[in-house]
Amino acid sequence: MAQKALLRRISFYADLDDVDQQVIMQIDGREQHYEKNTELVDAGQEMDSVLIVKQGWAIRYKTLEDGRRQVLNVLLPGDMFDLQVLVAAEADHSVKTVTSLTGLSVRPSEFRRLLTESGKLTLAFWWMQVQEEAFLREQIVRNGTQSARERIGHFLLELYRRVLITGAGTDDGFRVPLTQTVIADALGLTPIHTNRVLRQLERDGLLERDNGWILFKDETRLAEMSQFDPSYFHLDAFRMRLGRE
Amino acid sequence: MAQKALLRRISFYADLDDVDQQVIMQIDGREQHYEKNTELVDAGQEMDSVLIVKQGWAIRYKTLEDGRRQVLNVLLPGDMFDLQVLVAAEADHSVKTVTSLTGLSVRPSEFRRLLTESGKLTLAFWWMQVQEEAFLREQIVRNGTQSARERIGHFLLELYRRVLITGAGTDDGFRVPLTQTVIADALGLTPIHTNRVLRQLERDGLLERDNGWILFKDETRLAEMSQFDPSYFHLDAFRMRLGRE
DNA sequence: CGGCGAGTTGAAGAGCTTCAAGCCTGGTGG
DNA sequence: CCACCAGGCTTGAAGCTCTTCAACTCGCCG
Repeated sequence: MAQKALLRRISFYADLDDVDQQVIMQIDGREQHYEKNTELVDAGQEMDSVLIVKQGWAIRYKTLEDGRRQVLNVLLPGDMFDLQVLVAAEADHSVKTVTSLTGLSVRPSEFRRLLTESGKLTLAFWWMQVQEEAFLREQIVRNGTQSARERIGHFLLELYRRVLITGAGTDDGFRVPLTQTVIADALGLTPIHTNRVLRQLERDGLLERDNGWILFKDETRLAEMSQFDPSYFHLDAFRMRLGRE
Repeated sequence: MAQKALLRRISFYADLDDVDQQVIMQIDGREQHYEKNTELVDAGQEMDSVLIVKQGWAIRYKTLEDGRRQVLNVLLPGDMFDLQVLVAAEADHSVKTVTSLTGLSVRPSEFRRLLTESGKLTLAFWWMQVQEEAFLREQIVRNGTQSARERIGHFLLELYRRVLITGAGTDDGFRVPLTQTVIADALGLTPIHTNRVLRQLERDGLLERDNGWILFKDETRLAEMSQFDPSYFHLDAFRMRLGRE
């Protein structure tokens, strides 16, 4: 049930009562399955539905004519895209899976019905949008002001928090199904330099990598080094259900 | 009337009938005037109203503890901030005027009334949000993949288009009341390098600067050089009222 | 077994920063 | 009315971060 992933996610943004939860669990849509590295949305394309991610990771990205690629954001279980469809805009960027992915495809009419059904839900979706925009802003700050070392630390910590919210990850680390090339494209670096910095972070005892997992050996020091301040998550407004800080 | 600037802006997003226009012109709020370089919103602050810019420029930005600053976006006449207030989030970034500025301060309750008054208006505001997010994404792409030369060209062309929409600017240029330091902070560069590149663009016959104005001497070549593709403005959806392309 | 994608490492070089200093303009006070 | 100051702009020189080019390894799948 993709609805469950969405419910879990939304519960961070609003105190839903039984009725609201019912509404979400009964969202009408088509369950879809995609292979690893499947193009879900291509820039310039007209979109015809909203997709709610149930399981798996995807990336939003944009490519320039000469092939340079910028990863804008990572989509995790519980994330939705693209609400733009509600105003019938065409995609100005692409979306592609990085793992196999299952999701729920919801038609705009159904989605609009949802929004009118419950004021609380409308608010909750607003919150998700506000947070999504905050992630974009943070991405700008990170890539614009920070060194490669800081960017990588900051990026991993942000992802880690987000993964914890989805219910995955452990006390001291999480599985990162991103290649170093994807990380590099997210941070505006070359894969080569990304690799060097990652290895350096290991040598400095800040983290360990093991078979696709990132394990933080000293999260505090990493957060300080990269000036990671998660207030842009806006979780404080919800009494920090994450149980951190 | 700040309402007029807003009306002009919104008219790019929706075909408003007389009634809709009435609704906008009668928005209830306090007209405010601010001096150059006035802090309007401070990161971490609770916001209590939406501000519609009537006249003047402002910047959204974020500063790190060590003083590094990243400019996220430029606010022009007709722009609004911060709709976040509708869900009572606290500011995760700051806003500050770069010229003297007049605006209309609207209380959230009044704004919500607006949204319920007309479905067309609701859609129009959604469009503004969609576009705003597209600007953020483009900022990420620009700063993440492009060279200083490309970034500066791209940034100026984007601003130029936006200024044209507000009704200012001429055939071949516009007034840019931003210091080179602000431009540098927007593009993740040092003011020194920004200056060198601007001069180089002049020497290459791509633009001229004159007393705060930017004049494009060869807009086509500049757009090619910086791979400027304005489809992210989503203006095509409105039959390109801008009259370009 | 062969090939491909991902990761790793070295060496050379480019782009941008840092430090330093000088200029120009507009505003302020003696 | 002129002297002075501050903020913004400009230029040079040295140096560092990150890129580019190149080559090699490892694990996985056909």
